[in-house]
Amino acid sequence: MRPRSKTLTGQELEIMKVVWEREQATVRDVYEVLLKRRKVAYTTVMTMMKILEQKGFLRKSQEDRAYLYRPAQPKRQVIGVMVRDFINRVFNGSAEPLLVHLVEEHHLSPKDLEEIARLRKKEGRS
Amino acid sequence: MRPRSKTLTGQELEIMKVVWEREQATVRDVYEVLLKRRKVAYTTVMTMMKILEQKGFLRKSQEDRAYLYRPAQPKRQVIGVMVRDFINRVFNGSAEPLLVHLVEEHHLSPKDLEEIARLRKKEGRS
DNA sequence: GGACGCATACTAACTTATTAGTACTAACCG
DNA sequence: CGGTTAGTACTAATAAGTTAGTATGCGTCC
Repeated sequence: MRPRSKTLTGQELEIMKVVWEREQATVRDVYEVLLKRRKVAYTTVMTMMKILEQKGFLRKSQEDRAYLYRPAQPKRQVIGVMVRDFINRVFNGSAEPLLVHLVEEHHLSPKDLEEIARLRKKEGRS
Repeated sequence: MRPRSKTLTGQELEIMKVVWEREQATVRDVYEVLLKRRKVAYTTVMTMMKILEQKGFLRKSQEDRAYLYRPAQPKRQVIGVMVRDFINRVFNGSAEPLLVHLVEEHHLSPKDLEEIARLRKKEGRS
C-alpha cells in the first residue's frame, strides 16, 4: 500500500472533530452525526475512518461487535500542526502576518489581542 | 467546461506568490522561479496559469510574443479569504482559538500581541 | 435452524489536482 | 528561405481525495 499523505484532508477533519468531541466513537456514531449535515453512506464513513487509522489519527479496538475508534493524537497537537502547515504554506512560516490579517479583517479586535496577551502572561509562561 | 472550485490549491498558491511579487509575469518568468526549487515542466506551469485565469486569479494580456499575466485580485484579499476558510474549516469560524494556538505553540509571544495591538490602535481603526 | 440486521473487507467509480507530452504556429537568425 | 527557438492549444496520464457498492460473516430473534 502506498504511504498516505499523513495530513488531514477536508472530510477527514470533519470526522476527527466528531471523534475528538466524544473521545471515542464507532463508525455508526460518526455516521449518524454526519448524516444530520449531509447525505453520506455508512460505508463511506467506514472507509474514511480506516484511512484515518492508517494515517495514525485514529486507533481502533474491538470493543463489542463493532470497532471502537479513539483519537491517536490529542486534538491540540493535530490542530497545531495544521496551523503550522498553513502558516508555512501561506505566510512562508512567519505568524505575524497572519495576526495582522486577523486584526485587519476584523476577525479580531486589538482588544481581543490584549485580552489574550493578558491571560497568557498571567497563567505562567511555560 | 465545468466551473472550477474557485479556491487556490497548493501549487496554485505557489504560482500566485510569484506573480504577486513581480506584479506581472510570463509563464517563463514563473517557470524559472519554480525551477530553482524543484523539477517542473514549462507546460505544467502554463497549464496551471491557465487554470488560475479560469478561476479568476489571473488576467492575461498579449503584451509581446507571450502572454503577460497579472493578478486579478490583490494578494491581501485572496489571502484573507484563505484565512477565513481555514478558520471556518478548522475552528468552526471563530478566530480566538487560532490566536490562542499561535501563542501557546510559541509562534507568537504575548509581547508580539501587545505590539500589534498597539500598532493597530494607533494607526486608526478603520 | 434460518431470516434479518449490523458490521467489516474488498473493490471500484468518480472527482479534483497535478504534471507533462505532442502538435502546431510565429518569430528569429544566418 | 529554411532551420531553430519560444510560445500556445489541446490532450492525456498520473496522483490524491471522496464516495459508495457488493460480498460476506456473525450474532440475534422467532
